[in-house]
Amino acid sequence: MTTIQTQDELPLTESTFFILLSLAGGPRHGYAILKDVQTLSDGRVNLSTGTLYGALSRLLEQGWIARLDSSPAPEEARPRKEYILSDLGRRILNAETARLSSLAERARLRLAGGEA
Amino acid sequence: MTTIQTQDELPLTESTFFILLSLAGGPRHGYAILKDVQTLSDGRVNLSTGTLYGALSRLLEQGWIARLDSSPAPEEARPRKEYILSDLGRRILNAETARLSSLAERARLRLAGGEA
DNA sequence: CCGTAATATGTCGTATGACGACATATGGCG
DNA sequence: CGCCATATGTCGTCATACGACATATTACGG
Repeated sequence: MTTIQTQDELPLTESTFFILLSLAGGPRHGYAILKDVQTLSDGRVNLSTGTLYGALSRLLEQGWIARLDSSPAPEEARPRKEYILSDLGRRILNAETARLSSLAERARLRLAGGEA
Repeated sequence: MTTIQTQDELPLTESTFFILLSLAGGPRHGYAILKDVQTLSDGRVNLSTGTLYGALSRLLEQGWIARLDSSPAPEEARPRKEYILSDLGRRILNAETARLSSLAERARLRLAGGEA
C-alpha cells in the first residue's frame, strides 16, 4: 500500500507550519492568513508577502491546501482567493505537531537531567 | 545593556537544533555528533557531512559552540576535533526548546478544539 | 474631494542552509 | 590484504525565507 508517508515531509519550515495552522482554523484568504499568523505567534512571525504567496502556490501544487471555490459573491469586486486545508495537509500538520512535541520533550530531558 | 536577544536567532533549523542538543550532553567531536543525532532522533535525522561540518564552522563563528582544547593525548594520531556548547549556545537551545513547546501547545489547541 | 492607510495579491533578487556526491586518511578486523 | 567504520572536509545544487518593489481597491478623515 502506497500510504503517503507524511513523516518524509517533515520538518516543516516555521512559515509553512503557521500557514497550515492558520488554515486549520477555517478557510482564509492570503492576507487574512498573514494577520492570523501574527496573532498565533504573538507577533513573533511576520510573513513577508513573498514568503506567503510563494508558500501558498507551493502548498497548492503539493495538494496540502486547496482553493475554495466559494461562489464569489458577485458584488465582491475585490480580488480574494480563499484557501482550505486538505486532508493531506491536516495529516501533515498533525505529524508535525507530534514531531514538535517529541522534540521539545527530548530536549527538556537532556537539558534538565544534564546526563549525556 | 546589550543583552543578547536569543529570541532573534530562532527558529533553529532541525540540524542545528540536534547538533546543539547533542553537545548539551557533553563534549563531542563531529562524527560522534553525527551518531548521537541519529540516536536522539530515533534514526529520523541523518546529517550529511556537508551539513554537519558546515554547521559546525558556522556555530563556531557565531560563538554558540567552542573548540575543546582537550590536551590531545599525543598518542592520538587520529584527527579529532572536540566541541562544547557555549553559554550562549545553551541559552539559545533553551529558548528554542521553549519555542517548540509553545508551538506544539498552540497547535494542539487549534487542532483539537477545531475552533477558529 | 483628496490623500493616506489598510486591505489584498503578486514578482524578483539575494542569502542561507540542507543535502548528496566526492575526496582523503587512519584504525581494526577477518 | 582488503574492507568497513571512523573521521574530517569541499563543492555544486536546490529549496525556501525575506525584503523590496509593484499594483489595485476600499475606507476614513480632513
